[in-house]
Amino acid sequence: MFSIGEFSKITGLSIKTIRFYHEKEILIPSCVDSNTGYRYYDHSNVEKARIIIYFRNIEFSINEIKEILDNYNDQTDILDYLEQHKQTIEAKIRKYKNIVISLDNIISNEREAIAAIENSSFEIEEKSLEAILIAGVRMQGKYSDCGKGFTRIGKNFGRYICSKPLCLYYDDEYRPEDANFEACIPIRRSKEVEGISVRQLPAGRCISLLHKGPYDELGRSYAKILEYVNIKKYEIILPTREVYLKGPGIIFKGNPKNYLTEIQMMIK
Amino acid sequence: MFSIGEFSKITGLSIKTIRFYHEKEILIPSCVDSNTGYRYYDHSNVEKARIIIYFRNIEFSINEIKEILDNYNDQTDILDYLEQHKQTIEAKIRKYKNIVISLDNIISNEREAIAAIENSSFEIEEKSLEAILIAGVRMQGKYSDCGKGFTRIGKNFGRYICSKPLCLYYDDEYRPEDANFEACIPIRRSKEVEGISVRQLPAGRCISLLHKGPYDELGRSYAKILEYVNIKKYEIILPTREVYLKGPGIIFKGNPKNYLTEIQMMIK
DNA sequence: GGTAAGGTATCCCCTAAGGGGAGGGTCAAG
DNA sequence: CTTGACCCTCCCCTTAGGGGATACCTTACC
Repeated sequence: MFSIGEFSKITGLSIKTIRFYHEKEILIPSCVDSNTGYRYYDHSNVEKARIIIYFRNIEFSINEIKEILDNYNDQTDILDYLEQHKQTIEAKIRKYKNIVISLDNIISNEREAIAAIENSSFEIEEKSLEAILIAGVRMQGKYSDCGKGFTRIGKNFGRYICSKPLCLYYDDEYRPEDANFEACIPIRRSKEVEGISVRQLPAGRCISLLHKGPYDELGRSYAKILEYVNIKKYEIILPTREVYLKGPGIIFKGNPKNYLTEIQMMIK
Repeated sequence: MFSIGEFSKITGLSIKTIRFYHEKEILIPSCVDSNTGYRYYDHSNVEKARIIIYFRNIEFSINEIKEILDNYNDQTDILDYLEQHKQTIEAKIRKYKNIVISLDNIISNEREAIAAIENSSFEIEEKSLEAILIAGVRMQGKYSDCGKGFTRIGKNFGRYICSKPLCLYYDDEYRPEDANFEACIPIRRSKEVEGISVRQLPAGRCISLLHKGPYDELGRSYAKILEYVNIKKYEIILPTREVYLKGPGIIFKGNPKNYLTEIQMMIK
């Protein structure tokens, strides 16, 4: 016979836990002194404690353990119970895996944006772009409506998205209220969806400028890039591309001062 | 301005939850009528609710969300926070995967035992055994001490165990108190451990009998199999093998009436 | 047998994220 | 003015125990 303290050392359960299991009637001391209320435990209690610890370790609740201990005394009988519990655990794993995927997306997006800022001198550069597969929604109207286009593409191509969203501008002048543009997102795999154009965006040379700050200051960066084009006497191929490296985030709107946009003008 | 009921429909949060978030100061109504105590919400509350729901979905606690909302307003700033949270989630995934492995072991063990009972006629059979790799501990003394041997092998080869434990008996007579036997477990991979013999158990023909019931009734099954051997005039090769298909389980001792043991006597 | 240390008992409050319900006040339409 | 729907606060409940207060008990030592 062991006192509760000895029993605690033998089983590794805390005294509080042992008293709690007594209260819940899953681990009843073999003898309780009716005068003092002292609990005394024997070897069969040790065995039962071992079983309870096992079930707790595999995340069975006290109530489930109680039901198992009350109704079964052979492993064969609880097979279905175990099988069902396994399904529950597997569902949790799937849920947590989705969370990790979601976190990974946010983290890698942000890291890329940070890297873009660190690697950029915020000067005009000339560079080569590779061809990319995109899904695009052609729109007519206000620039600021492009969000709707992105949402629509996101709903249809969510899993295939492989890079930052961009807009293609087909006007050669600035017409914010009645623009002719296309909201696009680079994708990994093609799929037919009505109203969404899936195609390759051609490769080529371009002039690129990183714009840091709110969208309504984009004009300044456009002026800078157009001046450069004039000096160099380049011929521009429409549409102009605007890549949203960092904008209002998934979680926070963020500070517009940190928004990051890359303007790309293709040249002949 | 929305009443709490309208706000609940917009956000999908329950009214109780909205009040709770107010109490926790993470979602404070834009206006509270000081006479009636009625809460009224505006669009900025909707946005904040969206953020809170997002964080709750990826299993951030209310306190964590509070800290994030109080201290940050840009995704970039919480990257470390997200990274750390990801580690936590991944730890949970690992834990649950271990539970699933543990459950799988129990479940498949029991299923095999059930299948063995269903497929057996409990008659003597002759069959061929393939060679198996085993880890064994040679012992001298009481049969019932074999458990210690299994424990020892389990501690050293736990991950490599690939089938049911068995005992090899080197005596040709029944000597329960001073037996010469070897506790063995089939393993997947070899490893050097002092005091444990790892080797191939040879293939060959054997006479096999399934014994259902407690171990102290094994004598009857031995009598049956030896009678058969005499009639057929087979010559037996020691050691005799005793395979414990189902004994006292990991969880419950189980009912000895359902214990299942296979006796295998190798013949020339 | 007395004393002191340490073991044990019960009782109450606390956790996280809300849910359920009681009792009572408020709003808007008829 | 009434009625039904809506909203308020307050209290208790959930899991699996942990922390602490206070009182009683056991054991060792003198």
